[in-house]
Amino acid sequence: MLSLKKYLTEGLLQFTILLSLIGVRVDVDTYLTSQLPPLREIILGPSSAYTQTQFHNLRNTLDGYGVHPKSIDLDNYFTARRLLSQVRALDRFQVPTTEVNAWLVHRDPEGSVSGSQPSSGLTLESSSGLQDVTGPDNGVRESETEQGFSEDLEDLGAVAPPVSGDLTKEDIDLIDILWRQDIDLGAGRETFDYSHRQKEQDVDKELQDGAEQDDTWSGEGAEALARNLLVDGETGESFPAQFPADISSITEAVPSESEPPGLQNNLLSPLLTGTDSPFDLEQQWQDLMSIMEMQAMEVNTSTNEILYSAPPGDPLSTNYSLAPNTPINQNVSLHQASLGGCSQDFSLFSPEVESLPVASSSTLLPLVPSNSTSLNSTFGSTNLAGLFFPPQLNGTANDTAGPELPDPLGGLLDEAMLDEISLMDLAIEEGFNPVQASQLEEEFDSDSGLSLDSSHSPSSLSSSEGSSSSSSSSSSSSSSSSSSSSSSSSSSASSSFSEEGAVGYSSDSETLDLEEAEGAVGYQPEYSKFCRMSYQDPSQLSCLPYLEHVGHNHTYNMAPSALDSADLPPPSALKKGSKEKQADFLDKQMSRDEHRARAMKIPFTNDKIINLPVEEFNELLSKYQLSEAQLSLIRDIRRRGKNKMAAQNCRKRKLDTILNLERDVEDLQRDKARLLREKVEFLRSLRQMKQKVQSLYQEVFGRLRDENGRPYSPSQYALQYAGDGSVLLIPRTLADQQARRQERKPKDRRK
DNA sequence: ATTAGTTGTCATAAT
DNA sequence: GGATTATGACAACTA
Repeated sequence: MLSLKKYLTEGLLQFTILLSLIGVRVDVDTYLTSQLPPLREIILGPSSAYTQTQFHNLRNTLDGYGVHPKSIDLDNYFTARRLLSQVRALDRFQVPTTEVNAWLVHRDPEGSVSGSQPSSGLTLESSSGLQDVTGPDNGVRESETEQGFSEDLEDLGAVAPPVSGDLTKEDIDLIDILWRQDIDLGAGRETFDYSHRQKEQDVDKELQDGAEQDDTWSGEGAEALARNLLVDGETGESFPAQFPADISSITEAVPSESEPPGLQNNLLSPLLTGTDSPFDLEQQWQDLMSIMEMQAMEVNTSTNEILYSAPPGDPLSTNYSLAPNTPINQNVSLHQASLGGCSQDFSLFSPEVESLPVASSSTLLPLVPSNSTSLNSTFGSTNLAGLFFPPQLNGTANDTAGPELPDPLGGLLDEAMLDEISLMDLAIEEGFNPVQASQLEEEFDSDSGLSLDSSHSPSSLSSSEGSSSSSSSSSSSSSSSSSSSSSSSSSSASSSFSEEGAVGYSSDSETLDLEEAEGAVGYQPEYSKFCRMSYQDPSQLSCLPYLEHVGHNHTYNMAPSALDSADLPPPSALKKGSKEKQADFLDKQMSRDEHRARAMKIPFTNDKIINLPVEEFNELLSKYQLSEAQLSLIRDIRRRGKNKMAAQNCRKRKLDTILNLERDVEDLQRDKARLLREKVEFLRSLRQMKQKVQSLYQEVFGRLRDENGRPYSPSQYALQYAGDGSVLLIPRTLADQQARRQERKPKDRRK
C-alpha cells in the first residue's frame, strides 16, 4: 500500500514536473512566435485544455499557423518557425518513435505469418551464434550498447527499404550484426521470455507439430539459427531481403567496415561522442544504477537499457530518445487513475523502460492519442505550470548556464525541476505527505482491488494477501489463507506480479518479474510446509486420512480391531502376519498420549477428549467412573492435544507473517528500484529538456537586436518569462533581483 | 555422524 | 478463576 501511495505520489509529482516542463516549453514557444493565443490559453486556461479535441485543435492551430505564415519578416518568421518546430518537437518525440513502432508491428506479423522468425524472435541464441563470427567483444559490448544500437537500428530499419540480393561475406556479417542488434531491440525482453519458455515451447512443439506459428518461429528459428548463421535465408523470411537494404543504408551512413567492433563503434560513437550531454548526469545514473543493482537484481537489465538506451546523441537521437519519456506522461496522466494503480504501477514503469530498448515501440503507438490527451490535460492543468513559472523567473539560477550565455532558462529548469525532484525524493523517502496520502489513498485502494482482479500486481497482491492472511490467519481460515497465499505465490511465479499492467507493456518488467518470481519460487518449500500445516486445521481434521486414522485408532478402547479392519486393508489381506504388522504400524502411528490412554484404559477416543466442547467433555467424563489417574491423564491429553493444535497454528501463522514480510520486502525493493529508474528517467529527460530550452534561449537571445541592430550582451540582458505568457528582455541586475524574490515565495508556499 | 527441518510438549502469558 | 489460546523454548524424531 505504502509503495503504491509512493508510486502515485511520485507519479503526480512527475506529472507535475512534466507539466511544468511542457508549460515552459510552450511558453517559450509562445514567446518565440510572438503570439499564440491557443498556447497561452492552454497554459493558463482552465479545464478546456483537458479535452482531447482541444489539444488537437491546438495542434491544428499551430500547424495552420505554420502553414499560413502571415506577412512577417521572413527571416524572423522562419527562425521563429524553426524554433517553434523544435520546441514542439519536445512534446512530439514520440512521432519518430511511432514510425518505428509501425515498422516493428509490421514485422512481427510477417514473421509469425511466414512461420519463420521475425528478427525479434532471433533472441539471444542468434546473437550468441553470431558472436562467434563477429568476435568476442560483441558479447560484452552488446549489452552495453544495446540501447544505443536499438535506436540507431530502429532508425535504420525504419528507413531502410527491403531489398533482396546476394550477400557478400561482409554483408552477412553486417546482417548478423544488425540482426543481433535488432534482436536486442525487438527481442530484448522476449529473449528472456524465450529463454524461460524455450523448453516448454520445444516440448510443445514436439507434441504438436507446427501447430502454432508462434511456437514454430521460436523453436525452429532458434534451432536453425543455432545451426547456421545464414538461417535467415533458411527461414525464408523477409528479413534476408530486408537486411541487404539495411546494409546499404548502414554502409552509407557508416562508412566503416563490416567489422563488428568497428560497426559498433560507429554506431555507438554518435551516441557517445555526439552527446552534448555532460557525463555528470550519466554518472549520476550509473551511480543510481549501481545502487539499484546492489539492491535489486531485477534492475540490471532494465537499468542497462536505460543507461544506454538514451545516451543523448545527435539531434535525432536526442529527439527520439525523448520518446521514452513520453510514456511517462501517459502513465502519469489521468489514465493511471482510471486504469488502476497497481497494474499501472508497473505499466508506468515498464513502458518507459521497456519501450526504450525496443524502440519505445509498439506500446507507444496505441498510446499516442492518450498521450496527447495527457499532454493536453497537462497543458490545461497548468496551475501547476503557474507554480513553475516563478522559478523560471529566478532564471539566473546557479545551476549550469550555458558556457556562452548565462541561461535563465537553465536556471529555471534546474531550480524548479530539480527542486521539485528533490522534494519528490523527500516526500518519497520521508513518507507521505499526509494530504496527498489521504487524497490518494482511496484511489489506491480501489485501484489495487481492480488490479488485483485484472492483473496481478505485486503490490496489490502482497497487500491484499497480507491483510487477508494476517487478519484471518486464525485456525478456521488458515486453510483458505494458505491456499490463497500459495496460489498467489504461484501466480507471482508464473505471470509474476505482472507489473506490465497495461496490455501492451511487456518485456523488461516481465523479465524482472520472472527473475523475481524465481526468487519467490524459492520459498515454495515453505509454502508446502505451510499448506501441510494448514490442512491440519482442527476443522479439517476429520477429512484428513492420517488424522482420521488417528481418530479411529483411538477408539481402540471400544473396538480397535473392528476399526482397524474397516480402515485398513480388505478382508482378504487380513492374515495374521499382516494383522500384526498393521497393529505395529498402528501402534507406531499412535501418539504417546494415545498409548497412555490405551494403557490407562480410557473409554473414549483422544479425538473426543481433545476436540469436544467443554460441556460435552464434562458430560462424557461424568458418564464414566474414572480414577484420579485417568482423569488426570485425560486432562493432560486434552491439554496437550489442544496445545498441539495451537502450536501448529502458531507456526503456520508465523510462517505466514514471514512470507508476507518477505513479499513486502520484495515489493518495496521493486518499488524502490522502479522509483530509482523513474528518477533516472526523469533526470535524463529533464536534462534533455533543459538543453533544448537552453539552446533555444540562446538562439532567441542571439537574434535579438537593439535599435541600432546590435546584439544584446548576454551579460547585461536576459530574457524573462512572465506568468502571463509574455517575454521580456530585461537587464540582468533586475532579473537577478526578481529571481531572488521569486525564489522565496514558492518556498514559503511549500512550507 | 552430522545437520537441518519438523513435530510434540511444556511453561508461561494472554485472552 | 478456569478454559482456551498463543508463543518461546526444548527435545525427539526424521530425512
